[in-house]
Amino acid sequence: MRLSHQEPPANLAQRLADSGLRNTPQREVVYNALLVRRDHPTADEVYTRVRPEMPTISLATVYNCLETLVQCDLVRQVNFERGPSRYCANLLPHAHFHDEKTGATYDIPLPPEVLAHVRSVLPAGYEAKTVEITFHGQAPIA
Amino acid sequence: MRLSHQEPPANLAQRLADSGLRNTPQREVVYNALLVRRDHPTADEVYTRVRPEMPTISLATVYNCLETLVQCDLVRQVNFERGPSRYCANLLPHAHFHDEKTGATYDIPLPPEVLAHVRSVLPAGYEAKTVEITFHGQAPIA
DNA sequence: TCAGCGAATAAGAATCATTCCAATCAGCAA
DNA sequence: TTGCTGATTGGAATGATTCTTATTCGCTGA
Ligand SMILES: [Mn+2]
Ligand SMILES: [Mn+2]
Ligand SMILES: [Zn+2]
Ligand SMILES: [Zn+2]
Repeated sequence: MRLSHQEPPANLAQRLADSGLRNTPQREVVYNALLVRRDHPTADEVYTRVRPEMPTISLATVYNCLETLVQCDLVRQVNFERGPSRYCANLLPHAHFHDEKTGATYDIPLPPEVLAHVRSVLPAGYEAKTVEITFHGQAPIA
Repeated sequence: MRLSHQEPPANLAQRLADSGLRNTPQREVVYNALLVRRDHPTADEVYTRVRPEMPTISLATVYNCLETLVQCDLVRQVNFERGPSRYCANLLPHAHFHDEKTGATYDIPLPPEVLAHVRSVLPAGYEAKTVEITFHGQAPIA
């Protein structure tokens, strides 16, 4: 697998250990599913993708693993519309582009200065830990 | 009531007519609930607020009315986390600040040039109809 | 004014994503 | 080995929303 994303090599086992959590085959297989196909799948889609490799895993466990990965800051939970949560393993600062025709979601890299400009709209006293930016519209046909 | 928001006077009856929809007491009372208290209530909260004035309205109708108002572009449906949708009658360009401690959501005005800067991150071919920006963190105590 | 018609509402059932629960299970330590 | 604790399972429960169906309403044309 060639990583087209330039990211720090976030090691699952390490991050789990740091959080005082155990590494398990289920957590590995769920995390890997998010790494190999970065199309922001739902929990149920992850479940479907992971079952061929681990047929005994339960949907509840997929939910548990995803929650754990989010807690460890290895995965972002994405909610920009009604409907199931989606999960994203891209740790670089990025916005989401939601294609209203196809339903697909794309990552749009966010330069630091844009992020800074956005944060500058906050009045004094507002302390933002995170900023989420989502576009809705039509993505290129290609 | 003094409108602290400087907005075009979006007339409900007019907008409904424009969309070929009928004005009804239910739609008026639901829309009014969003105008008088702009704290991004859920459908259920709107239901609770509206019942004293119209005890026979049903929750299903509240959902229907909210959907209609969203369709008419009089109301924004806001989803930035799991959980019930919230509704916002502020038509001016603004971001949302979600206070993680209190759960409250505040409107943050968005200057056009910031919006333009954000849109500039889109690669060629991406046509964004709307941009949503949400901050998560801690709002001032006051 | 009134009948007819489609739109809108009301009440409750159904759906769907998620969470909860209770019973195993697994890895490590005594 | 045995215990302990965290993790996994399968199924039940929950909560928000949507759907269905009957009823009511509002407008238009006679
Ligand atoms: Mn969409
Ligand atoms: Mn929150
Ligand atoms: Zn992403
Ligand atoms: Zn708002």
